[in-house]
Amino acid sequence: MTEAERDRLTPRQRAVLECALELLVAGGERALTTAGLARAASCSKESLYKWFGDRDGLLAAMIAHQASKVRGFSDMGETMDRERFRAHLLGFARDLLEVLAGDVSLALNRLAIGQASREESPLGRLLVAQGRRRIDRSAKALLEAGRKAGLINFSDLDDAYRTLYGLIVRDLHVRMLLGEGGLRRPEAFARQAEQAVEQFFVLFGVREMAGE
Amino acid sequence: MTEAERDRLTPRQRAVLECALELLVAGGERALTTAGLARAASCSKESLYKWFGDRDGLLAAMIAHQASKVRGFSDMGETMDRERFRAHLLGFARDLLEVLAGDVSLALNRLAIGQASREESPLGRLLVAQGRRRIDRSAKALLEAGRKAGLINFSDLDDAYRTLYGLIVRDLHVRMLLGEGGLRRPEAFARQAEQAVEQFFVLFGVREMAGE
DNA sequence: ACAGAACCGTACCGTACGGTACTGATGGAG
DNA sequence: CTCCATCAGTACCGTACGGTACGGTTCTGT
Repeated sequence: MTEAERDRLTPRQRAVLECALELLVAGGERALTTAGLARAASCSKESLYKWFGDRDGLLAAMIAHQASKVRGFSDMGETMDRERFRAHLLGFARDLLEVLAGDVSLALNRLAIGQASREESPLGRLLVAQGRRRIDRSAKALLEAGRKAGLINFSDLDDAYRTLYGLIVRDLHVRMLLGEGGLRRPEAFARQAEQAVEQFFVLFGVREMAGE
Repeated sequence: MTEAERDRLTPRQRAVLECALELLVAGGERALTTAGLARAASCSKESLYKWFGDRDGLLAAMIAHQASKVRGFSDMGETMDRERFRAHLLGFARDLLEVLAGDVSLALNRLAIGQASREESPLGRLLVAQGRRRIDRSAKALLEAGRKAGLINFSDLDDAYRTLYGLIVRDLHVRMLLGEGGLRRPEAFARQAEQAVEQFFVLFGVREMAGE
């Protein structure tokens, strides 16, 4: 997916998409007009339509472009002990909070949610598929590794992952999407990540054996 | 707040707001035009502007109107034993999931999130204040009652409540907002509510004494 | 050097929407 | 009966946006 997009799009087009993201972040969907983008990116409207088809195509390209920038987690072939596993979970929690609180992420999620009512343009599906799935996959792989190492236990991987997600994010995402201020403080994120991982271990952790 | 709104608005105006909510649910924000609402509600655009000022005023009135319909939980003066408390938590969890999955709730949240970028129209703030706050308050009262009865323990009420919220809702709200299908199945909600309450007790429950 | 493509800037068109003004009908008060 | 307020229906205006067309310029390959 990443390579296909990187092959299909010229650097110029990627720069235009980057500019479109900036406009979207700055002023929301209403600020992202074809004329405005053409002016801001110093290109012609005609080029925009030639490259992306129509406005919906532009929005989809923006989502795909942003998703192509997000790097998945490493595949961790190393042996897993308790502290290492905890550290990985903590890193995942911190990264997740940081990603969700990012300007571009919030703007794109607002855009997709705003378009969710229109049945004909499934931007939400696209966003979930391109943005969330790879995060989910790596996190689930992490949990599976922890289970195989005997550090945690669960019957349903998907269920355990979603519990972890809920403990980390709570209602923070929706409140940020609603524009509530004073929510994006990095030190609060770090604290919240630690607490969530702690709670996750209480729920799913395997008690350490005395002789081990 | 409820009485003030019920005094200020005539039944006719409330019917118009109800009609506006239906339009919003049916077609999203783009379907809610002043001309369309006037036609659907059989009133004139001039009346709309006289009653609500402008379009933003109409949207705010819709949120206030919808919030005025939501009934808070009862104040429970009764004595609290373990089973009763658990039942109350379960009821809260089920109600919360049902409310968040409601058509009107989703449509209004999408609307507020879509407007969140515009700094000058704080619909998100309004929605949180009118819709969420009363849910939060009653739930916190419930948790406080459980703590006073020695059934659960926590150091920070707000923190405990948000953990409960996260366990119940997880990422379901955002995914519904994004338009993901196949998520709104009542039996899944009931199951999820039970599991969340169970997990909440594991995290915050006080161990039952043998002699009690 | 030259031909052709790509592209920028701008002008243009149709439409849709927010908001206002006007007209006629209805209904209640004196 | 008459006056007045309210309101439905409609016509209208200005604006903004999506999408298209065109003239002029720059880049590229030969």
